[in-house]
Amino acid sequence: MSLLLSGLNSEQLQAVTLQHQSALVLAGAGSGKTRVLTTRIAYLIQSKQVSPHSILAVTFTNKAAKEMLTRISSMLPINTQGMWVGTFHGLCNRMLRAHYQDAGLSHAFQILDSADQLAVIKRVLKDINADDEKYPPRQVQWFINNAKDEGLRGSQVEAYDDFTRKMVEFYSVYEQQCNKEGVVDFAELLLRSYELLTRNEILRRHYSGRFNHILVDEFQDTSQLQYKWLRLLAGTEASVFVVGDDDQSIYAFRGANTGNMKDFERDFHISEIIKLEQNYRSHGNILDAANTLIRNNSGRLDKNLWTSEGHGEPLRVYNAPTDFDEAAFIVEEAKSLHAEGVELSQIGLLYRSNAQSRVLEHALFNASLAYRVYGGLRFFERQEIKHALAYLRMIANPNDDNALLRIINFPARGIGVRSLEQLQDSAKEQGGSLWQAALEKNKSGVTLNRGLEDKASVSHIENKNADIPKKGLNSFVFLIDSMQQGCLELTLPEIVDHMLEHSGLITYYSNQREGANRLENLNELINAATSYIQEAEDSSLAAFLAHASLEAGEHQSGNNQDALQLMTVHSAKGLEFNSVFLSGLEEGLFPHENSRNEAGGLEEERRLMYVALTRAQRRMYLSFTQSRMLHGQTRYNTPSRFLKEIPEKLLRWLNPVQEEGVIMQEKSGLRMQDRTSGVMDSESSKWCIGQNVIHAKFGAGIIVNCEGGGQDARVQVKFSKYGTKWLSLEYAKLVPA
DNA sequence: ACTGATTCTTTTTTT
DNA sequence: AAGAATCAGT
Repeated sequence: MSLLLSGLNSEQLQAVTLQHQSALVLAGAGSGKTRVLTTRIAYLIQSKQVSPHSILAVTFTNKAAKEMLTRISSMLPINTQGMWVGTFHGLCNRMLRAHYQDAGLSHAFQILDSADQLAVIKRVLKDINADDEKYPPRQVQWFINNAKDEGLRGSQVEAYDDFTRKMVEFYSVYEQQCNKEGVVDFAELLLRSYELLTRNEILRRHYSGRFNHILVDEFQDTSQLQYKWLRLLAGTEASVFVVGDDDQSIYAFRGANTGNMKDFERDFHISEIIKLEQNYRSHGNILDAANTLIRNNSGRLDKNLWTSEGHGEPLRVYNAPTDFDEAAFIVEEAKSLHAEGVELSQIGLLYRSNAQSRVLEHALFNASLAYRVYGGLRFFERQEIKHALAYLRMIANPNDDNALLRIINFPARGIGVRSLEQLQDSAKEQGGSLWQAALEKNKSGVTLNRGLEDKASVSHIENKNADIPKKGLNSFVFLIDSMQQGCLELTLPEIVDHMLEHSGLITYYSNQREGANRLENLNELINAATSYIQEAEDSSLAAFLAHASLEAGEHQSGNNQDALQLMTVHSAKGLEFNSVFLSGLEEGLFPHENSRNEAGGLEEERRLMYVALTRAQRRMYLSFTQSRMLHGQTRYNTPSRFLKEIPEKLLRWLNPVQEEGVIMQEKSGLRMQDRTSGVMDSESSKWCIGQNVIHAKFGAGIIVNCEGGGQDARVQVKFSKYGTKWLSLEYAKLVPA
């Protein structure tokens, strides 16, 4: 026990050893929050004789859940199976599978990821002939998810205008369709689970009686519904221990509600907030930069991060002409860091949006530096994997229309739009799923394999080869049916193998020119199934498919190599690196332009910037470009305002020394507003890319390009009202703004 | 019904 | 720029 608690500072110790009561821990970045959570769980079990069975811990990502379990196992020799540790979605899924009947679900209900959900919405809108110009599917999706996040069913949404009424109608139709197909989306997992607990008193008593200790990580990112779910589960007896940092709330776009922290204080009668303010991660300069930046936000809970480490290096700033040059710079610096002995896996390359990874990947590939990209296109989202999963879904739950539509003619078996339309029409008529309609149509056709399982069905299929339809709807019905029969006795990896073989996917991709990689991924899917049944307690096909939807990302092959870590700032939350490169620090990109229209958008972007800065232990690189390719077009950007919010004395500018003037230009171009001293007030310094200017006739604009010098000097200015124009400096009377 | 070509859209972030 | 969706020709 003393071993368990040794090395904790006094606040951490206080938090870990709190007696049975609810608590709010305000934990700054790098303050040892995960350690506090895991140590507390270990402490409860070891010293307080709390059974693992009565502990429920919620994390924000699957990765964090796994990490927590690993850490606890290393502290205590206990079986962690009885503990409920996972994401909100994961836990709700667990609960719904255990009580699928009470929740009104079929036993093999499937989970829709965002793309699946959108597909269903598009289909539903088409079915009822909704104008998808007026009601874009994406917006409908957003509306539905928002309503669900607030705990509302279609009938409960207050609709005062036509548009909302329409949305509500779509919501209801969508809901019916999902029920028909036996599928639930992410938000539905939470809402169903919440409704189940509300409605079913016996179950509620059971669970709230069981979970005496509820621990929540990243509490600032919980949504309204998640908070309500927690309260329900906690009942009156449980100790609820939540850890969060309002400065790292970066998921408001998904319904996260920082207000939950205040509500929690009130609802759970928290008398004293425990603050973890000592940062064990970053050197002083990095921390100062982050602290100064975040002070520009309003309404923060008071907190002051400090470190006992020295100041360390200044943050390095690099101004690149293009995104291409920026990538080249990062590659070179990463190389020399690696040469100095920093492991590649200790170097993080962060960016605001996934699209930015491509340039970096390209440069890294050419430099043959090992790297790993997180997020972006995940394993379970790849086309071939989606196809394979669709077959598996048909085996588990053939009423899944999404799955059926994906593979009914893939690989091609002669079912075209015509037959599909017919199928959809009869499904609509019968009010059932497409599969049910297909069965109906098939009745007159081929006799299925049913009732003949006494002999091994595989050999049965081979023997009766002559009867098997090769093309058309019948062949599909026969295929799925025989797969269902053939998989009855098989283990999960065998099912996957069986499916890959019989679906024709293997053959298809073997014959494809670029199919080798996809083939590899398909085989990797068997491995995924194998490792899944080793870890999971429920090794059914339905559970595996749920796992695939909930944990789309983390399964990747060959991840044990030392490699640079590429990811968005969002997915970097909770991680730390010796050195961090943050690229694309430009207005419109970071802060992202879409954030301008949202209430509190800019502050959320700033918190995101805060998260990025606090990832670095020793060295931080900040880079921006003057032009960047976006949607196939060159965009000219100005440096991010966040760069200006970091004190100059903490920064070191790294630009290559070409000629004195150039550096001066770049520096003054960025910091003109901050400087009053005339040191750099030469003529050339005014006109550089990014400079805001005013023209007598065209008004306000920004310089996006320069060329020539002396009398020939011209600048290209993008005016807010008059478009982009080339102007000669000699004639145009431009004034810096 | 399948193919290749052309047009359209996408991107903020994730369970 | 790249992938998806749609269209035209076979």
